[in-house]
Order: sequence, then C-alpha cells, then structure tokens
Amino acid sequence: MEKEIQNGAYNGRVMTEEQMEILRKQIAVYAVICEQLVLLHNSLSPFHPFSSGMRPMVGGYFDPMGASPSSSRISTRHRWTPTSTQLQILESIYEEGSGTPNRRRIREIATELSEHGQITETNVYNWFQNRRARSKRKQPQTTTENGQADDVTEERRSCGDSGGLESYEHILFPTPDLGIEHLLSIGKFLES
Amino acid sequence: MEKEIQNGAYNGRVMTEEQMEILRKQIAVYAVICEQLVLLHNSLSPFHPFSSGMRPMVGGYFDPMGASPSSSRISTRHRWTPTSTQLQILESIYEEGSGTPNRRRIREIATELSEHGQITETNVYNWFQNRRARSKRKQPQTTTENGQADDVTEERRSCGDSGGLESYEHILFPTPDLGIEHLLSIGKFLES
DNA sequence: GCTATATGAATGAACG
DNA sequence: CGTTCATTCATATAGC
Repeated sequence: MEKEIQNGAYNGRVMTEEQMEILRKQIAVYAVICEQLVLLHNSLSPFHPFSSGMRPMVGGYFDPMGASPSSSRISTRHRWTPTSTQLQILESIYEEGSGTPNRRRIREIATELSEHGQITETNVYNWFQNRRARSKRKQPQTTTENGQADDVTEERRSCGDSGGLESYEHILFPTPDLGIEHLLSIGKFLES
Repeated sequence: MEKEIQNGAYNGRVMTEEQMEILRKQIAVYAVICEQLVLLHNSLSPFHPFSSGMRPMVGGYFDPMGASPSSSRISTRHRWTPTSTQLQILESIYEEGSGTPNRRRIREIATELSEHGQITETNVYNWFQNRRARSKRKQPQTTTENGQADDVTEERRSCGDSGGLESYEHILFPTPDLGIEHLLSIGKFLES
C-alpha cells in the first residue's frame, strides 16, 4: 500500500505542503508556549485566571472543527517517502560504489529523480547519509563476527522521554518586541 | 517546576507596573491563542496530540539551573545540547553579523554561556561552524530556477489568499525561514 | 488500541 | 571552511 498522498500533481488546496508543515509546527509551538503562559498568567493574576475558559482538550467550549467541511484528511504528509522507482535508482547508485556523492552528483540525482516524483536535494542527501550509516551499524560483523558481536544494540531507548520538540530548540524571540495590540487582535479574532 | 513568584520573593527583579501590565496582557493573549491552537493542532496531527500528558520537558538531560545538582545523573549524555538560554544567546550573537568569531570572542561567549549550562569553547566553535554551513546550504533548496537568492529583509512572504486564514498570516508565517524555531525557543525558555 | 520497528530528518562533532 | 560521520529525534507502518 502506497502513501495516499503522493507527489505533487495534486492540489486544489490553497496551501502548499510546505506551508502546511510550517503551520503545523507553529501550532505545536504555540501550544507549548501556551501551557507555560497560562501558568504564568495565573500566577501573576490570581484574580481572574484563565483556567475557566482554558479547557481546550476536554471540549465543552465550542466545537470548532466538528462541522468544518474540509477537516476530513488534512494530509499529514510531512516526511518524504521515495517512490519505488526512486528507491531503485537510489539503491543502484548506492551500489555503484560511488560512496560519496558530491554536491554536484546530489543535484544530478535529485534532478533525475524528480521526474519520478517529488524530491529535493536534501532528500537525496539524507537518504545517502542514512543509507550508509544504517549499513555500517547493521553489519559491523565483518571481522569480529562471532562471540562478542552483540553488545549494545538498542539500549539507549529507555531514556527517550523526550517532550517531542527537541529538534526545534534553536532560536530565540521572533521579534524583539511583538506588539501587544497585534497579539490582542489575533486573540480577539480567535475568540469569535 | 514551581512558581515561586508570589509576594515578597522579589529577587531583585526590576519591572515597572507598566511592564508588568504588558507582560500580563501578552500572556493572556498567548493563552487565548494557544487554546485555539491546541485544538487546531490536534485536528491536524491526530497522531500525537497535546491533550493528555503533554510534557514539554524537552531537553531534560540535566537541569540547567542546578535545581537538582550534583550526582552522577548528568553523565549519561554524550552529545552536548545547548539549553534554550544558550541558544538564544548564540542565535543573537550569530545574527549580530559579527560574522566570524575570533578565538577570543569564542572564549568570551563560552564563558558567558557557561553560566547557563555546561558548555565548552569547542561547543561554541562547532555551533558557529555548523550554523554557518547550514545556512549556506539552505539556499539552493529552492528548485525553482529563479536563481539569485532573494535577500531576506523584512519582507513578509504573505501568500495572499489562504481561505479563512488570512488573519493569521502575520503570526503563522512571520518569516519564510526561521519562524518556527524562534517560537519554539520561547516555549523552551518559558519552561525554565 | 497499543507498542515495535523502519526510516526520513536534525544536529553536534570530526575530518581533510 | 566545506563535507562527512555518528547519534538522536520524529513519524509512518507493521505487529501484538
């Protein structure tokens, strides 16, 4: 079974995939920020806390997306997946022994593969990187085959209590001083 | 995490009443925005909703401010990961355009950042190198043969028509490139 | 439904 | 400095 959403050649939506991804990320960010801000707000303003209206998850507010028409499958395709054709080409190139595709080569490959589906140079780059790393890790048993081969394979998994947002953790304030009025207008818009 | 704000515990904080009011308003606005955004997020990403246990405890490898000091807890991490505070500083320094930090500058930065978490000069050096390299590679991402990188000034890439979302576009697409990451950093910053 | 695995993507560190 | 490696995170798919 293939991915339901495939490469390009489809739209009718007013947002591109990239835009959707940006939207999703920002939403996630704001959601995280909010949690902290509500706490902060309540600690600063004990007289009129937000808790009363702050019941987003359990509903009871007003169902926003319930009746939305286009809410069926908003396509959460964020991760590129090579098509079978692309994979074949990639594999064959990988096996050619040109272990290290240069930047030019990457570009060539990307250009070639773009005829078989949506792809970017970054995708190609990542694919080769991952391919190589994976091969190395899976088959370190060339020389030290028997005996002690299987030491730690999958062990660090236990510590993975990540909050899920680590990879975005690099930056600072979007604008030095985000105007309150601006934010307030947004807030009011959201309320209605 | 606990809020020890409340009365009397002013640790030399210097905020005027006006500033406090501004802060409160911004918090309130963000809280409202968030409420909606959490809903939106859940509708867009049914696989990992924020609803239940939403633990934004992201880079919790070790406590930055030493609330839980000492002990051998911190020895499990091999790769340095900048804390949110460190990242903010690094980003701001990077954006200052100071270009190539000298050894001396590196040392200064490292010294400053060491107050916000474990860091070495090598970390700082690597960070700047990677940051620059990454930025450079980001440009040829566009497959369009537009050529000539569009200079990033203050131009907003508002994509005009976007259904019922046009009112959001100031916040949803603040900058074409590093919008999300900035925002996320705030989220992390607020955690501490 | 849940967890387990595969794999694309992010990023710190190292190499030349 | 540019490129590459190693580790980890994120998520889509599969198996229980």
